[in-house]
Amino acid sequence: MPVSRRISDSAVRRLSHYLRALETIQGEGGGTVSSEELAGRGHTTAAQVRKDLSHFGSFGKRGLGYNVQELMERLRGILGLDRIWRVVLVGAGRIGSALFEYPDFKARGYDCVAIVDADPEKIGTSWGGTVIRPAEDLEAVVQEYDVDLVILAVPASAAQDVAKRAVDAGAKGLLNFAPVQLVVGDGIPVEDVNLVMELEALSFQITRADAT
Amino acid sequence: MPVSRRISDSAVRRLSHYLRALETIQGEGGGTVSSEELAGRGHTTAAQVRKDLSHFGSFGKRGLGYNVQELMERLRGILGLDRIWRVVLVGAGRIGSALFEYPDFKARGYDCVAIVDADPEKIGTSWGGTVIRPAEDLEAVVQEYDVDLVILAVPASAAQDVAKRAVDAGAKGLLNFAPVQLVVGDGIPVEDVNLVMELEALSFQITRADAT
DNA sequence: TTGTGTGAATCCCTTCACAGCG
DNA sequence: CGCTGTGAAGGGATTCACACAA
Repeated sequence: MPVSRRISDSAVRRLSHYLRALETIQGEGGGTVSSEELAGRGHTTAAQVRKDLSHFGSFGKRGLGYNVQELMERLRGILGLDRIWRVVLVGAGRIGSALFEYPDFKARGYDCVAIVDADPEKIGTSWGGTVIRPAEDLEAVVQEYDVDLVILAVPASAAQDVAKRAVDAGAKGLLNFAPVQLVVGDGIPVEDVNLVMELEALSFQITRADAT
Repeated sequence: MPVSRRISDSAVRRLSHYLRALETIQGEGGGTVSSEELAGRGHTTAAQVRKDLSHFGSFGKRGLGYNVQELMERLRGILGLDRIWRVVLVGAGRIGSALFEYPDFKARGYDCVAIVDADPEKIGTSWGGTVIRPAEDLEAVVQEYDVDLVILAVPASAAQDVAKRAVDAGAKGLLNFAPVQLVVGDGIPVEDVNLVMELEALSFQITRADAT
């Protein structure tokens, strides 16, 4: 019984982890897993695995465990990976290029249909067949390709403006690499990736541990 | 009274946010902030700001608010940013180069003292004066420079091995870009950055919203 | 017997509300 | 009076423990 409850952000990350773990297990030839084994692959517990899955239905067999193949398909469906997501990359800098070449990127169904940048020297060149278009084409590109997700790999000063334009043009979600809090409409999910903040979390923990 | 409580991961991220907001406020010439204004800059509440700060002491003045300059210094101290952190980058690929060139990186006190890579063509070349050294030099580099943090920008297949070697050589924390769950000693903090997982969180939320 | 699915208990984080200080 | 600092209340998420199905 797939209940319509609010799912926490960390729970969603765990679902991603489970999927990745299942892929590994399948590669090792496993046809079945227990919640305990699945928990061992991530940093979580068997009870947590069962509870997470129970929010979406009952996929396992008592006394046996979960069918790897079936659970993978279920998780893909839950995470929305059973379709192609059209993505535009805004900002053809280093972060953008790193993302663009990320191996899992395409394998997971994320199709980068276009790249947009403000640098006149980059406009017109192409990455692996995808041409870099001028910044002002953003709205046109979003509508032309019926884009779902927009990746913001632009300087902090430009991020808010790009975000607003992207959402107004029809983007359904944003992945933001700029160190600013974006203000967008309520229904539009935004995921922030802030590399310096990750380092700060590390130095905090190390500092804290030393003090104890 | 700085209590020795366990601080949640999300609380630490909020502290980073506060620091960034304070920098902006200072740039705008503000000498004082209330918890309410600080809350408005991030996506949080005034009560949350006060509670977060209260874990480390009482930095504000009742009826007045917080002194921007002073609170910034306190936060820097709490996050461990009042010192230089020596960092080694493992993996001179695209993600590595993006990180290496990240502007805030050095400004926050993270000094990338060395780069290590396995590719013979890259070894010996240099990025902005920092020479790329062979993979087997990792331990030597960590000890030579008394390195604190190691950034893993390597393929998933290599990550666990590099992590173990780094920790054994004396690294105190890891920033991991490979999509694997690293197993390291208990006292070693690991922060994971998984770009595909961020996209999955987006597609989950969009899929969920559509279904409702 | 094994291992899931799930209410109950527990823990932790956020929010509330207000005493108290400037 | 204004706004912080903080105990208390509230809510969510994790953990426990066990009935039940294979």
